[in-house]
Amino acid sequence: MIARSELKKELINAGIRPSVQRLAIYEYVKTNRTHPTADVVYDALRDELGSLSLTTVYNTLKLFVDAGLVQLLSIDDTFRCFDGDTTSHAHFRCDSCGKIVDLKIKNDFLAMVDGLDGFEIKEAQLYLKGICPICKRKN
Amino acid sequence: MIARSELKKELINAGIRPSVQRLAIYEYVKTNRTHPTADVVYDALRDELGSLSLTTVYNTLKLFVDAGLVQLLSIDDTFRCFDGDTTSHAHFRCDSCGKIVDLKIKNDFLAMVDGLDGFEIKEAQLYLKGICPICKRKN
DNA sequence: TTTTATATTTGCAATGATTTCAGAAATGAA
DNA sequence: TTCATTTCTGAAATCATTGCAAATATAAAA
Repeated sequence: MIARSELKKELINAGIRPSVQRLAIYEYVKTNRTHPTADVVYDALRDELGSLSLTTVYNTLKLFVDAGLVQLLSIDDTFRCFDGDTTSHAHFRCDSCGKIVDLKIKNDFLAMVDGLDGFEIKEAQLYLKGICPICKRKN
Repeated sequence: MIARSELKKELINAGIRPSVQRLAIYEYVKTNRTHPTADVVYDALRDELGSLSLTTVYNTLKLFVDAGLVQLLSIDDTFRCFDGDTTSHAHFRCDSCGKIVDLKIKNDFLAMVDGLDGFEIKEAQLYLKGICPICKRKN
């Protein structure tokens, strides 16, 4: 759990004015490490905030991603997820329950790849898919 | 370049009846390693085949992916690409020109990740994004 | 405090890739 | 050929995301 005042500072340092909506969305993404979609964030916050627009959630999350405060995950074809943890790690998505799990990696992503001379790499994502331990036990 | 008769056999072995449309789509994806979208395949083949439906291209590519003959790439948020090469390799997508490039990997993907006990992994994708050497030179 | 300018939010409409669906065409078996 | 099954077609539907213009909130200036 991170203090609101700390989160506020992070936004300001990134050049983002901490409006009520932005701070609430930022707090949600940094506190809940469940890799939520914009829609999930919207549903979770519309009560807390008097009014909230889904458009605002989309715009704000995009703002955070562009500022490097939040990671965008495209592990699912049909919708985008967001990850408040911007450190380098892999993701697993369970085909059965849909849950997304963080995984530690042994080396930097780029150390795994050959032939990168001349490329400027800005982003790297390792996505694994299959069946998670919990779903596997159920079968 | 692979012979049509060979491609036909591959489809039959996978339990897929090699209709005119399916064979043409399969040949396109196995010959052109440009990671095309369904729409690109459709545009490329609609002349060759007298008539072709975009729906057929979507359905057929999905059929190939489910049969393990073709890889589905979700490296771009807004559309899906297909890769006739099903061997394990990474992909780079240039933010400037949009081109997708194949990259060799040093180890198996799973050797890079910790804490996979109990997980059943069916698929692994490493996506890199940034600026490709050609676009870098242009700037 | 009031005025003014600017930044942010809102909600609805539009977009566009993908899927659904029902009928038409092709194929294989009898 | 006839019948049954599979495949293809094209138009309509879906749904996550974005565009846009009006409404609201915030900060600066007076």
